[in-house]
Parts: sequence; C-alpha cells; structure tokens
Amino acid sequence: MIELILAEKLKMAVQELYQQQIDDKQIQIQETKKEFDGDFTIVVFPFVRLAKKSPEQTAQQIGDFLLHSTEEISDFNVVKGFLNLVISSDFWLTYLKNQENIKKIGFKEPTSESQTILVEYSSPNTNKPLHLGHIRNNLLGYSVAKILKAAGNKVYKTNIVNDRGIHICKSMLAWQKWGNNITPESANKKGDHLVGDYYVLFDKEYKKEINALVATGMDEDIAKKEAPLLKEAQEMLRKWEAEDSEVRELWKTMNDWVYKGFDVTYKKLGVDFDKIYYESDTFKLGKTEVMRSLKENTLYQKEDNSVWADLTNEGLDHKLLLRSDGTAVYMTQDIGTAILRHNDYKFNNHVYVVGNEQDYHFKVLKILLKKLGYNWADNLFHLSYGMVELPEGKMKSREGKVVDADDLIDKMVKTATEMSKELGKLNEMDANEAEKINYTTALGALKYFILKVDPRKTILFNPKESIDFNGNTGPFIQYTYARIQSLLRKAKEQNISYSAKLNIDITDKEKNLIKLIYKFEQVVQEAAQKYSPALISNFTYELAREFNQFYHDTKVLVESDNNKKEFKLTLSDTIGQVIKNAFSLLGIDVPNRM
RNA sequence: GGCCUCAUAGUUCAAGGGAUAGAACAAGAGUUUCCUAAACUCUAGAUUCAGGUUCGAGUCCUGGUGAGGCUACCA
Repeated sequence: MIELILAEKLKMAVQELYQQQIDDKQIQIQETKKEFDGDFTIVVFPFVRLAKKSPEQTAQQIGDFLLHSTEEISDFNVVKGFLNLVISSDFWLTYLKNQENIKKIGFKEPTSESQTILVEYSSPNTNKPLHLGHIRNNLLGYSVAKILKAAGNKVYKTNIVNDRGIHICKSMLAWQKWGNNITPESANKKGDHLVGDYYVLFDKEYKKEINALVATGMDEDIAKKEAPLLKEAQEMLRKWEAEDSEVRELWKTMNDWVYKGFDVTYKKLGVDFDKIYYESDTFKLGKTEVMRSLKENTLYQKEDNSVWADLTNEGLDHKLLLRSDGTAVYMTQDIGTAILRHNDYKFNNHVYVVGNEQDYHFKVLKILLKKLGYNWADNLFHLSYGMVELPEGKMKSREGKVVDADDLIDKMVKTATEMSKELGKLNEMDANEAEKINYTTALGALKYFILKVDPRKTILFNPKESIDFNGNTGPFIQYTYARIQSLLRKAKEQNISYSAKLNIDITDKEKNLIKLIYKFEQVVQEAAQKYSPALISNFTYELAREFNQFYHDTKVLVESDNNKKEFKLTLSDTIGQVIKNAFSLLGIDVPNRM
C-alpha cells in the first residue's frame, strides 16, 4: 500500500532531518483535496515543533527529502502546513496492469486466520407482514454480512424467528373468534397479510374493551390488564407452553401461512440465511439456564414465583426473566438463542442487526450472559440502526400505520416500468427481459435509498414523494454500469481486444479514476470495520460520477492512439467491475443495458 | 423524572480534529449531427444556540433549545 510506504518514508525524513522519533498517531496522510495538485497530503503541523521552523519551511524540507528518497513520488507542492505529494503516473498504471483477477477486485478470501462472524438479521415476528422498517433491517443485515465476507471473514447469516409469545396468540385468538375459518387460499391473500389483519383486529377489539371498562370507572392502566381479550391471549400462551394440542395445531397452521408469505418477500428482496432459528426451539434452553442460575443464586425469585435479575450494581434496573405463571419473556429466549449459537458456531463475533429501540435490551442481554458465566458475551455486538419514520411519526403495525414491504416493492416496480417507457429505453427489447430490467432498477432504487444512509441515523420516508431514479441513486449507478457494458460490447463488435498499458500519458481524470479503483479495497475494509454499507454507497456514487464525467469528455472508441484506446477500455472495464462488486455488497444487481 | 440517540442548504443525504463544509432533489440557465441525455455543464442556497479545549472544531467537552427512543409480567 502506497500510504504505508509514505508513512515509513516520513518517519525516516523526520529522523534524518530533525533527529526525532515519531509514532503513527502523529502521521496524517490523507487524500489531497480536489482543488489542490497532488495525490496524497501530509499534514505537517505535528512536526513544526520538532523542526523549529515555520509550517511552510517544514513542509518544504520534508517534501525535498521524500522526493529524493521515494521513487513513487514524482513531485510535490506546499500550501501552508500541507505537503501535497504527486505520485507518478507510472505507479498508477502499474497498479492497473497488475489487476489480474478483476472479477474479485476489492475482495479478500478467508484464510485459516479468519474470524467467524455471525450476522443476525430480519428476526421477524410471525404475527404480521413485513414493513419498511423490516426492509431496512433485511437490507442492512444482508449487506453487512456480504461486506464482512468480502473483507475476509467467515460469515454466517442467521435469523431468529420470533414465532411464539403473546403477540402471535393475539392474532390466533382474533382469527379463532372472528375468522370463520378463513385461509390465505379462500381469502386469496398472502398468509402474512391475512394473519396481520387479525393482529390489527385484536387490537381494535381490545381497545374497545378497555374503553368500555374505563367507562365503568376503572383506571385505564388497570383496564389494560383486566380486559378479557388480553386475559384470553395470556391463557392461550400458557396453553401453548403447556403444549396444548389444539393451540399448537392452530399456531402451526397460522405460522406456516406467515412463513409462506415471508418467503415471497425475502425472495423479492433477494435476502437469504444460512441458518434459521426458531424461538419456540430456543426458549426452553433459556428457561433451563434461568432455573440453573436461580439455584446458584445469581437470580432471585419473588413471592409470586416470577424470576428476576438484580442489575442495580450495573446501574440498571431489575429485569424480569420468567413471568409469575412460569412463561418465558423475550429476554429469556434471547439468552437461550445466544448460548445455542455459541455452541453451534463458536463465533469470534456476533453481530445483531436490530433497531435502536432495543439498545437497552442488548445492554442487558450482555450483562445477563456474563452473569450466567458466559464471558464470550463480550463478543456480541448490537448493530443498532435508526428507525424508518413517516412524516407523521413512527410506524405502528397494530394501528395499521405502516408502509407495507410488498406494496412498496410493487409500487417501485411500477414506477420503474413507467419511467423506462417514458424514456423509451427498452422499446426494442422483449417483454420478459424488459420486465427483468425494470425490476432490477426498481430494487436498485429502493435498496440504495435505504443503504446510502448511515445505519445509525433515522430515515425519513415520505410515501407521497416517490424514491428518485436520478442523481445520487441506485439507477444512476446502474446506468453507468450499463453504459460501460455497452461500450465494451461495441469494442467487441469492432474486434478490439485490449489490455492495460504502461508508459502512456494519462489525464488527471484518468488518474483519479485509477485512484478510486485503488481505494475500493480500503473502502471495503473500512465498511466492514464500521458495519456500514453507506460507505460502499458513497464510494460507488463518487466512482460513477467521476466515470460519467470522463465518459462525457472522452470518446474512447474513436481514440487514434491504440495504446490509449486500449488503456481506456481497460479502465472502463475495471470500473464496471468495481461497480458490480460494490453493488453486490449492497445486494443490488447491475443490468447490462437499461 | 432518569438514561440513550440525533440536530448541516427549501428537502434528502456526505464530510477519519485539518485547507474555500461536498452531493443529489427541488428552483433557474445551458449541452445531443459524437461510444445510452436515467447523462454532462453553469447559477443561487447550510453547520440549532451560548460557552470551552486546540495552531486549527460541523467533528471533542459543558450547558441551553428542539426531535426521537428506552425506562412493560409486549417483542
């Protein structure tokens, strides 16, 4: 890496010129800003004191030294305390030429030293269909897994399905009461949507009961607990845990409807998993662990038989782990799941892609696991992402205030289709192929829209404004890729074969493009370190924008100098491959034409 | 009340303590006898407020204001 060479030479320079040792922390090598000449910039302010000279003089001195001692440096200039180094064209051309396997450009293969990383994402509840918030989760999880893998780790994607609990009992109860044996087939509706309808219905009826009780003079908080529907749902959960056959039967039937629906949505989104865990399988281990710790007095039991952890020493509250009726809560099963997974994979690192509303939950989970004696809990990492909000606020499934995942995807496809029709892009193509491309573009727009934002930040989504297809968008980058492929097809038609060249003059723009290709691998590493697909998005956008400018001012195929023409084709081809690879990390496909 | 996030053009997003705070959309003005105009070029427009640390702060610290989240025998 050229930056490392520069850093070493800089150390030598300071040693030679000022007889001082410097450590890595003082070394600041950054890319030179566009408005200045150069490729890399050394910030010399930290050395001014050692040099006992002005920043300009110091920079000049170090620059002189580096120019003479480093073959990669062809020139330098000084602006205030900034030493701008120019790297020779030769270096960049050689770099491009040395890319032998461009299909894998930027990606690292796992080795025996590689870390095993689990990425948990999706984690759906089986009582309602997926909405835009889940889309963000799924896209983030899938992308982070891809990025970690590309950075050289062994990665397994897992999904814990929250298939048991009071929430699913609510849907079941409502269906039992008011469903008249309706099925997805008879209703001609996706199973997850059908079950979701009954979840909403439960809430509606539940609220009616609360209001009725409040009208009799009962306090609202008490009414919430005393409403007969809730009591029935709780009774159903007890029966479920006692393995009552009738309840289990209904539970299995309705969950299967939901899974069928989820599979369709997952497929549309292009996400998948290496292993699916079910809470109904893991909660028992959680309960066993809790009971064990209770015996060991790490936990305590109240008079009503509920089991608690005292976390006041950690500055937190008391946390419930088993209800007074003995049933498990969310935390109980998550303890079980974590232990099971550690047994299964012996992971070095376990990333949980879960919304930031659960920050407290994961803080507690780690503490509890350590209390139970599992020191690997330190290796759990909660990738806490921001919510997707609507202009009127948070999405709420119970109240039906959501942007449904399936609806949104369909709408995007419709918009993409209209757009390509309007632009007359796919007119000569057969309908099947055109449909495929519209789909690719639609999902590219949606995925990029979500993933370009820093995961930690809240996303505001306005359903009234459609997601853009122009500017800093997925389709913009897909379009760039398609144009490159078109260029390469034309070259092929003209029987031009090409390879990278040395010893030619290249423009600044071309050098910048090679620099961006060079940077890709580092961007992947950084994205892996920060769990941030947004870094990949931003990088790819910059690359596409730079390429479009190059494409606009240079005509590749009419270039008279054959060496230059071949270089430009190689450059374009490589950039196309970088775009493709980068987008694959976001789970976005690139079309050969659009 | 306590704890945790966040705050940048009209809007949606960028900016590892470093140079003149970048883009896109929207607004306005242009570019097609030329490899795809879903492109390219130009104009106008922003760091919530008050302090502090630093040679240097959008970035770090303190406080104020505003928004969101958590603080459930929901998940």
